[in-house]
Amino acid sequence: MLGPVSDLLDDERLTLMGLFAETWTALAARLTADLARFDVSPVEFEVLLRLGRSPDRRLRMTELAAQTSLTSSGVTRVVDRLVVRGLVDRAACATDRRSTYAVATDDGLALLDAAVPGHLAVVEEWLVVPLLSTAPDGAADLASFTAALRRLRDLLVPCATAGAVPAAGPAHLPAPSVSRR
Amino acid sequence: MLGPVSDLLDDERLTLMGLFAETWTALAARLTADLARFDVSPVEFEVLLRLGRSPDRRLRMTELAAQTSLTSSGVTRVVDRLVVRGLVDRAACATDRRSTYAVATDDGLALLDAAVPGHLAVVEEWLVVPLLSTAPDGAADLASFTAALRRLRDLLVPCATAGAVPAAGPAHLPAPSVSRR
DNA sequence: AAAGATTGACTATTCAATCTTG
DNA sequence: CAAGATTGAATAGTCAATCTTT
Repeated sequence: MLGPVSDLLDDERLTLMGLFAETWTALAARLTADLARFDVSPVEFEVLLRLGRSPDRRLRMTELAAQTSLTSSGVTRVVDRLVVRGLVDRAACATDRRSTYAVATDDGLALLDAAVPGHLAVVEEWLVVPLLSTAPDGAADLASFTAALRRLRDLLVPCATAGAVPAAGPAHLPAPSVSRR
Repeated sequence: MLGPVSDLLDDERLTLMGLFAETWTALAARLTADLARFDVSPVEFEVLLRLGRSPDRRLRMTELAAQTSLTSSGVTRVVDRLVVRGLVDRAACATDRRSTYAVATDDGLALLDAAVPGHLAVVEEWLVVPLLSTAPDGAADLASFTAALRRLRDLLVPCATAGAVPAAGPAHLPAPSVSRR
């Protein structure tokens, strides 16, 4: 008979997480490789993207930190790099002089313009098409997959449902930071 | 009318990828926080896990690199850390003296034994249960989500279907590395 | 010469501390 | 003093070069 560890090591939940992880990692790798054509990392691209679709092409550093998976200092560093490359500018906030805006430059938008189509094509090829092309009803498959993701996301990232009632409960997760040794 | 960028920035494919990314990131954060109780990072845990379920608790460094998302030197570093903590040993390979085995120690297995249940509980709570608890047929939802992931994975990571015919086509992806400046 | 593993140099990110403004 | 942003020190990973064995 097998030991206690061996039993758990074949658990179907572990398999499910493994599939999730492998899929995500591989997909991210394709996207990363594609973005490399423009010499931008996924984080840099995401920052640019979020700025690009925000009013006035701008967002406060703190807002960027909340929307990306970066810490506040992480955002400072990414924006530093983007500023050096002329893709982003820093701008002071008139109403609160503690805040700083990151603003996408024309070059920044141009880069988005150039990079987004290829990015979408990768998503199309490796995510949308594979999900659509299944036996009985492909469209339903894509829809249910998307719905499942959305449900999980809403549960895992309650803040993501912004615009909704900011009523009860803590606005932020208790910071799942790893304890350092 | 809107500019060319603005149009693409709302593309549904971008939304789908965003959902995927957010979900994965949040889920990974929960798992990371849980593993932190044992002072192991996700990569360290994965290495330990793979060793734990391999014959003789061991794997060559190269095999580990192929199975984890790490490079060869990345594996060297992770194993270094695990060796320092007494969770893994290095062992020479008798038949090929170029190779080195990483072997899980008793302490390494004990850590797995202690950490896996909590890990599974997190997956259960944030992935399995949410997928099961939907209106018409929860079990079908979980099954179809898993099936979709498996299909995507098989497409994205052809090598993962190991044991299958190693017949035609390149065995490995063309290394989606980011070009450094 | 190619494969396996490691090392050195470098990059990206984090945490903790700091500085400024509210 | 809390909030926003930045900086310094430290960590984990990559790539390119190296060493040993095949």
